[in-house]
Amino acid sequence: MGIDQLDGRLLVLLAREPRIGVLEASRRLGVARGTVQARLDRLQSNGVIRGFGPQVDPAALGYPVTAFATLQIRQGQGTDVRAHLATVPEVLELHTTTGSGDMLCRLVARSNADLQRVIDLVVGFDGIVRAATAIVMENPVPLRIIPLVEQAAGDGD
Amino acid sequence: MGIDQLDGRLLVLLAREPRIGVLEASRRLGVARGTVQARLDRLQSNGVIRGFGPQVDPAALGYPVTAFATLQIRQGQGTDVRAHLATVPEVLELHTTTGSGDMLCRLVARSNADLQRVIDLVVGFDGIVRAATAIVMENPVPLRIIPLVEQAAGDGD
DNA sequence: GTATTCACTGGACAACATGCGCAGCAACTG
DNA sequence: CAGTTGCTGCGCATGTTGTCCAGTGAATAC
Repeated sequence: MGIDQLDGRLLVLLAREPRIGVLEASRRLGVARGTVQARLDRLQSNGVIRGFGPQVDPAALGYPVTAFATLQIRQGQGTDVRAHLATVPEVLELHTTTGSGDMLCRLVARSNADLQRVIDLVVGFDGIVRAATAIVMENPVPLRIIPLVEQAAGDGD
Repeated sequence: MGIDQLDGRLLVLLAREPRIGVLEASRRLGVARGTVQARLDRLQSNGVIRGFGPQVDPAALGYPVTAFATLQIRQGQGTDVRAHLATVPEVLELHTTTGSGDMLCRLVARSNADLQRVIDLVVGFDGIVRAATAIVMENPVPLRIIPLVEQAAGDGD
C-alpha cells in the first residue's frame, strides 16, 4: 500500500490529460513504456485506480440542482432504507455516518421544484424519521484527487 | 441539452467497460464507428462527459477515513475560506449551501486520529465560526451516474 | 561471497485501433 | 424542391497496443 513518486507523477499526468496513451505517458515521464504499463497494471490491481469511466456532469444531463440530505433512520431499518435509496436514480451517493442511525446522501434534481419530488421520493419511506436538506449553491472545489495524490507520493512511502 | 437513447447506451457501456475503444463500442451498440465517434465528440463538447480521468481510491492511497464537515462562515469571509480550503489536499470537495454562510466539505484522513489534524487544519482559520463533522462509516451507494443516465436517456430528452 | 529475485531498460514484432476523408442515403426543414 | 443533418460503410496511412525478449543494476537471501 502506498505509492511512490513515479506512481504519483503518472496519476497526475493521467488526471490532467486522460487521452494520452501508455506510450505518450512513458515519453513524458522519461521512463520505458514497459515500466508505465507495469505501474498501471499494479495501480489497478492495487485498487488505487478504480477505473477510467467517463466523468458525467449531471447538470449537462438536465439535473442542475444538487443537494445534500441528512437522514435520521429508525433503529433497525437501515438495510431497508439503503435498499430503497439505491433504487432512486437521483441519489448519486449514500453514506452512513456517525450519529445514531444517520445517513448522508447526495441528490440531484431538474429544478428546485423537482427537488421537492426527489425529496418526497427519498423520505417517503417508513424507516426515515426526519430529513434535513441543504441545497448546493456553488461548488468552489469540485471533487478532486490530484493534491492528495501529490501529498501521498511526496512525503510518506 | 439532453441525451437520446444511443447516447445513454454509449455512456452506460463506457461506464461499465471503460477500456473498450471506439471501434469495439460501435460493434456493441450496432452502429457505425463514425457515429460513435461523432456522439463522443458531441458529448464531450456538450460537457456531458467531463473527461476520462482515472478514478482514484483515497483509501488505497492510505486515506481510509472519510468525513463530511459542515462549516459556518463569518459574514463576508467566504472567499477567504474557499481559498484556504482549496490549499488543503485532504479537502476533496467543497460546496456552499443554503443557510447563512454554510459550507459542506468532504475530508479524508489517514486514521481517526489523523482526522483530528485535518479538522484542525480546516477550521483553524479565522473566517470559520463553527464546524460539525460526521465520520463516514459505510458507503452503501458509492458515487454513481448510470441510473441517472438511464433515466435521462429513457424518458425525457 | 555468491545466488536469487526484482524492477527497469531498450528493442522488436504482429495485430489492432485511430483519425481522416469520401460517397450514398434517409429524414427533416424552410 | 433544395438544403441540412445524421448515419452508414468503405478505405487508407499512421500510431499505439500487447507481448515477447535479453541485458543491467540494486537489493535480498543463503
